[in-house]
Amino acid sequence: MQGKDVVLGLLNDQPRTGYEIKDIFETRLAYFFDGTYGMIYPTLRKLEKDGMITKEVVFQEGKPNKNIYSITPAGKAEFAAYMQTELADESIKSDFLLRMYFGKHLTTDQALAFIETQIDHQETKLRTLKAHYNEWIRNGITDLQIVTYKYGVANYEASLTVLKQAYLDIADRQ
Amino acid sequence: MQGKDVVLGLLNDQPRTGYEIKDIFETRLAYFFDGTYGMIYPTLRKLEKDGMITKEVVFQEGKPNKNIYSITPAGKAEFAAYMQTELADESIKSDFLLRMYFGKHLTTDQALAFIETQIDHQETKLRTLKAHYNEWIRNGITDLQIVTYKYGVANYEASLTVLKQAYLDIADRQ
DNA sequence: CTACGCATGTAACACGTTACATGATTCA
DNA sequence: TGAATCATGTAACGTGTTACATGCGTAG
Repeated sequence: MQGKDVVLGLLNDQPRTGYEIKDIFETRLAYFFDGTYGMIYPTLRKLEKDGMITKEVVFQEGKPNKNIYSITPAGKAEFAAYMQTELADESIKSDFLLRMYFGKHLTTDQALAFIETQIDHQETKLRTLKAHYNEWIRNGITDLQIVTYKYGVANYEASLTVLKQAYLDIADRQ
Repeated sequence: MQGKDVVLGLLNDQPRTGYEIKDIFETRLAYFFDGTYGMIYPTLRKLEKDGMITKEVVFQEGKPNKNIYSITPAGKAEFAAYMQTELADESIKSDFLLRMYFGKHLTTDQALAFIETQIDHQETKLRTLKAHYNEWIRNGITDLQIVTYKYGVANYEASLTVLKQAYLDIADRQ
């Protein structure tokens, strides 16, 4: 699972600009993927060079020009091949949990502050995911995409439950 | 949060070999971090070169020699500085969820197979985490380390609930 | 007058991954 | 006889991150 697989997959559904791809990353894939412009544009460039996608430049008034990318038959084949590969393991990097792991080098206040920050982060992400769900439905969501949504929501909620309980436990013991 | 922060943190608690560090990655940090030997040994080397840790070679009979690394005052300062930095966002990469997102290019059987594989993966990881918990307690676990354990368990369980329900839903609808 | 939305890009860098390489001992 | 445990490493490679750079229109 690399950046190009995600980009290609999104273009496999419909032609899009790099900007639109970034938007989807943030609203729909946010729970399980992140990619910056610094990855998107170079990837688009390489994919075009390799004949996987084609670029159409659209001139706009009052707005910057757009590069709309469309997938080619070669790109479709490449994407289909990716879809047949073996599942790679899920991987999580949590700076927060690392701080907790090394928590004995923290004061109680510092630990509490980290927990609060993490609660904020998770609540914000959960809100973002939920906020875009209705629009997602309106624009057409598949059954399996609903699974990705539920998976994200369930995990955010599970994390928040543990975080809030931990906050109370630590604060009490002070 | 980089590899060197994790390595330094583990050496901050006690002297260890690269092999032992890898073992901790797999048994205790597995939910939220992963690092291979290809990262560990070069990191250890660089940390030593930078004066953050020192190496002691221990000759063993019937087993390969060990390099036991200990943290220096400079290393302790470096680690303490890391612990004061701002929390970085949690990041998840899930190949499984990407397949679900692009699930309309899959047959029902393929989708089901991916869900089964993911259930296996998550169950294995959950079992590993739980299996090492008792030993962790015996060797001394902190309150905040218990939070990392609970966080991992809660998330694995939340994922599994969604996965199993999804499996039934999809299988039914066939 | 500031911030946000729209829109694209590059260059340098660092980090980690992958594959390869070795080898004795012990347990099943 | 094969697999697992103990134990360490390198070299090449690729991917993605970070910081920088630009610029108009609109809404508050």
